[in-house]
Amino acid sequence: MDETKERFRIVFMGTPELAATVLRAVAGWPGGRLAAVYTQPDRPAGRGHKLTPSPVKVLASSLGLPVEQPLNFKDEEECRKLAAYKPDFLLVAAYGLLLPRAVIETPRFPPLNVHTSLLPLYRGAAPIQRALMENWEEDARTGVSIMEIVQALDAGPVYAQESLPLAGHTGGTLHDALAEMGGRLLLSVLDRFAAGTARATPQDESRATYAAKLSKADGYVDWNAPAAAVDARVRAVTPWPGARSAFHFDGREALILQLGPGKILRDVPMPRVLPGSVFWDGADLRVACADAWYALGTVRPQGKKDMEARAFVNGFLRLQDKGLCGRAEPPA
RNA sequence: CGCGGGGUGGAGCAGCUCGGUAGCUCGUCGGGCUCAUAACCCGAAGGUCGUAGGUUCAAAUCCUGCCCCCGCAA
Repeated sequence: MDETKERFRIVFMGTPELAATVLRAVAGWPGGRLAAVYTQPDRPAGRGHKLTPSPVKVLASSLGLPVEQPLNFKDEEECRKLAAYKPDFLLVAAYGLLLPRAVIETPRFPPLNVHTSLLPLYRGAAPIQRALMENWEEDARTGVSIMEIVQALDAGPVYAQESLPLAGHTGGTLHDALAEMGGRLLLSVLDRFAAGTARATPQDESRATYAAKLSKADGYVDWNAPAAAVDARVRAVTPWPGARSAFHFDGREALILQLGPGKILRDVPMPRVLPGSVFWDGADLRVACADAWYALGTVRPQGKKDMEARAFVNGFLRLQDKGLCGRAEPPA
């Protein structure tokens, strides 16, 4: 590409890992070049509360791109600075700020956002995990949308959408898959803009749903639900915020365990036991759900690392006998 | 210096308060039993107890420094 001056000027805004993946894709788009990258200011994070740069900042810096980290755009000065980059495109992925009108109107083309759901479903903060935990039918799908940014949250017309099956995914793996998909899809939309063929479809407001931010309580497992729902929930909140359940093993203090994805035991008969009953059969540590057993995969006691359920039984629990050995319930 | 837990054969743990033989369950290997096994029986291998120093006749254990891992919180 020699025609550097004809390439579109792009300003990118994003913050977490998802945005970094999209940024990596955008950086590789031959049709444009990045004029600046906006991301949230460094925040204290991790052990010791060290000031930590966002994944987007780390990537942008390594690419040698100018990085801007304003607190917000309430200050006109910030808006002028943005305008000074003369962006043709404003591309946003999980930036962490609602953008005011002045910002939305800055670029030459409509500002675009990568949203990890099949809009108008799951607008908002946690579309990936909500889609996963609420759709446990075998053929359920979710996806990613490229839409125009308007002032209402995630409500703009959609330029492109692509879907994938959610079977077997955890929140973590689905996040990564959608990030890659989002990057690719965004480039295809940019190509269409470049070719003058980009078209958007308005969202059907009547079908809109919202994906509330996850809290720790979203990881609490309800054993009264069907096993497929339990499994979907556990996968959805893995690795964050993590699935939790309180376990009352016979003759022991209550123990809260973080659970990794397990296995639904469709073939193992379930006699009359209450949901939440815990059974050790010598191979699996399994919990009764409404309709089937759920074999625990990995388990993590407070302050420990993930361990196989079997190792937990052997070393931590020192369980000798097979049979019903306790019950599980949501943490208080 | 935000709060806290931890580093002991391959895995998970006990032992540390009150120094004195390296323990338990599992796994691995060999053998036996069985129509069969994630079953059972017999036997074996495998550990600088994170690291450096200190105290002591003697340190996994007590003291100090350092390294590493993790949970909470953001």
